[in-house]
Amino acid sequence: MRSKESGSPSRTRRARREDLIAAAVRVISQDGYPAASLERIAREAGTSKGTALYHFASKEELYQAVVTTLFEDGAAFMAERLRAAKTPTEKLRTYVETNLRFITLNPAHVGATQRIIENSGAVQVVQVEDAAAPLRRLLESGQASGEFAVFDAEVTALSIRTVIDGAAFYFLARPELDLDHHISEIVALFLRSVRPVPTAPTADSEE
Amino acid sequence: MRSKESGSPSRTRRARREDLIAAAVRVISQDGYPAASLERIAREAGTSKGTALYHFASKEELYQAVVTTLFEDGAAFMAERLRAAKTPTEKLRTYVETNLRFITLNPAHVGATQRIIENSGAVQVVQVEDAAAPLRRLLESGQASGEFAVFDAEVTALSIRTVIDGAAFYFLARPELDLDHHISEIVALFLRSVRPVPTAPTADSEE
DNA sequence: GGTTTTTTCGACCGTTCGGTCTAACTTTGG
DNA sequence: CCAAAGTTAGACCGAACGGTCGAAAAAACC
Repeated sequence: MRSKESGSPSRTRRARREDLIAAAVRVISQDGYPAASLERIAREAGTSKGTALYHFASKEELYQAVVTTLFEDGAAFMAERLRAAKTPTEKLRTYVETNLRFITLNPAHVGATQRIIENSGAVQVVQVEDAAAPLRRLLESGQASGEFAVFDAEVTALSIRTVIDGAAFYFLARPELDLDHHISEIVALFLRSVRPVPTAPTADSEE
Repeated sequence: MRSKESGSPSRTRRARREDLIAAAVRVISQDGYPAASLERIAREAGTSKGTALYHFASKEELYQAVVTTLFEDGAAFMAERLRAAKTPTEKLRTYVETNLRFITLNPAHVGATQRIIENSGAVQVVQVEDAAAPLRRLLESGQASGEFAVFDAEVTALSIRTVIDGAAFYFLARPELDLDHHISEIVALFLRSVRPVPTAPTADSEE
């Protein structure tokens, strides 16, 4: 066997870790966060608590791995699809669409991650702020080019992100939902809301 | 003292119960849901765990009281302000505005209630569905009168409610926020998004 | 095949939890 | 002023938790 350093973490080790991460997601999603004990998670993964703590130094580290893998998966999924869009409008459409699409593909993982972050020390705010920042800049660039209406880009960015993050809840809880339809409707909603106001193009400009 | 039945639950009892509810809200909001043990909550209320369990049959019943009092307060706050609005547009404005206003007044209580519901048995979905139903009907009535654009009222209602419910998070986490501004911007966002599309009133109707 | 390393499991430990119970203290009412 | 009801606090209980440890099995290496 290799020393504790070097690259290869042994195939079995990788597989067990993935099993445990998936099991944690499953237990949190199905039985709720409070029911997610190490013993329960390990059992779900087909192993024992001792083994789980052999592959992860602590429960917190296992949860950290759940969060990290989701963020990595998400970043990869997003990156390759976000390049095509050119105009702010297309960028916004792609941003919302791609985010929601990713959530439909990993609703349980997203939901479990939200619960983990929520129930771990109070330092959650920064996460969302950072997540909303690129979106805010996107909106501001659209306003600068006159493609978007004038509104508070910060509040709007936070609202859009809130809807995106909240979507995991519905996608998980209501499997009968038409996901494609749901996504396109949310996209349409926000595209309507950022469109410039017709500043008096129609008939009556009085009153 | 009165018998266990009849009306008056004794002044002390009322006061203690209110203290404990307020303490539960404070602990959950400040130290997080997992840290909210009965001992910790009772201490925060200036009493002991034994006393807490004398006034509430169980921890679950205390949490139930936290949720119930918020819903009652919210319903009362909402009811008296919702009557004035006549048109769908005004109703929507009032609905969003009043909901957000209430949250700014009780952010910790709202946040604590969300955590409690989230971490208590999986039956959370129904709550939100019911909460979104009146809003959906409001939107549909606006569409019927031609005052609103054509869109999926269900998805839109869920999105609006998601933003409203998510607001407690920001109001709690970022005290520096300009709440009035925040509210009016969210109202404006959704009013823009439901407004009928200018189906070609301006100059160029081509392309 | 034997040795070394990795991996597994279950027994065990200390802590904390929600909840019970009892004995004491306070309030109330006649 | 005394008895009854209401209220309090803390000791206590069983269960569950995260985490440690050692002995045994599995895998890898020569």
